[in-house]
Amino acid sequence: MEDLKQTIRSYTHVSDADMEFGLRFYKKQTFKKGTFLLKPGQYIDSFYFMKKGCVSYYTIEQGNTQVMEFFTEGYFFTDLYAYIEDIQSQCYLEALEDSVVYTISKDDVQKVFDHSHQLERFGRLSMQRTFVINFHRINQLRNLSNQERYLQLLKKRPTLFQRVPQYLIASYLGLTPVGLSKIRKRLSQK
Amino acid sequence: MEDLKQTIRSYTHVSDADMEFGLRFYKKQTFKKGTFLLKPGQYIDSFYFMKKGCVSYYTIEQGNTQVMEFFTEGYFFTDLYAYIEDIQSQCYLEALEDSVVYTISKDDVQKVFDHSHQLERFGRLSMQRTFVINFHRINQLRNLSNQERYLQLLKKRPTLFQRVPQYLIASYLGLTPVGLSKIRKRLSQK
DNA sequence: GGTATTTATTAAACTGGTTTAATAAGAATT
DNA sequence: AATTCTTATTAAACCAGTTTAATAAATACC
Repeated sequence: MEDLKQTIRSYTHVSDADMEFGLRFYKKQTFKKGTFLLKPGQYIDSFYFMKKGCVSYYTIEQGNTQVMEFFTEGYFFTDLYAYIEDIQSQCYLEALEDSVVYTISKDDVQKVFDHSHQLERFGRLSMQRTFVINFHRINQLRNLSNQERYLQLLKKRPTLFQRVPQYLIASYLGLTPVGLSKIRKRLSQK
Repeated sequence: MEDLKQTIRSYTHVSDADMEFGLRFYKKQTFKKGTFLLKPGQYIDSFYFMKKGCVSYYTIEQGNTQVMEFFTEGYFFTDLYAYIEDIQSQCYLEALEDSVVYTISKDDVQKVFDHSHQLERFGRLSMQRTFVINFHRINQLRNLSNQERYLQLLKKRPTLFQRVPQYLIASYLGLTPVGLSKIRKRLSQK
């Protein structure tokens, strides 16, 4: 769990004692490609850390798959909305590859935060990090064209295009497979 | 500061002692209509609580005003991105009406969090609340048409339309004044 | 290795927005 | 009350996406 430890310490100082206390609650878990960590209607009571693999986070709205995120190595993830609000999820978490995660239950997260001010701070700061990511996401959605968002994704997460089918990436970018194909054609003609 | 106190306690239990400790740092401040709490290039070192009034949060990108939010009574606000990342702001915070706010400096927020685990928890939970708001915002931007977003805003914050000029609301919705006008016409014809 | 299935591209018709510019309506100022 | 300035609507031409459907390419499977 060295990578998990390092990721936590990249947010804030955590003493060895507190770290050890926290990490004891994490368990290793594996998911085969095509299996689900979560389906609509279920409650999510785990937080995950992606060790190796790829999980997509999506809803199906009026028959259309709407990909919200691809979680790859080093991501903390869950259906954070359902997790926070303690409601039935409306989303899928599906392994797009064989995946290895560390998982901690919601109750245990609470125990960890109650026990350690430092780790509660880590919790606050990781929420802040999530805020920053969503802030950029919103600004991208508002201010960039689809073409610009495609190019930006290509630049920021180039390996995604080798791992994930294009129609899912189209969905992630908020357009249809046809639309993305047109954009790619337009770009290749320059 | 009764409203501020109540808002904090709506997140989590805070003892009288901790609450008193925290509230001591807040100062009342007023801004005349048309004045700025923040301009691009400045560092923001305050968090605000809106007591009475309305402040718009916007950037100007290639000459276009891009309204990201209208802060009205009961909102905690700041340029959260610049605040968290400790960078020069790229945004404006402008009073659209004469406004009264309570303000606390970043250093004092840190003091409060260091002193009180309960208030640090409030900090984490209010970050979570912000997450939930942004989560909805992203889903709205991705899944709803402009017309649907207009109707939703009309339903959720009807008074905004009496307080704020329509071209700013258009910007908030991510379209041009012409575009919003067309949508309104289309709706009125039904 | 051939067949079936999934994924990606292309074309054509359509749509909801854009830009630009003119006009109308409303608010503020003198 | 008249003038000026700001805000909202309308029209026309345009454009980047959509939908639907057909085709092509790639992948999986028996």
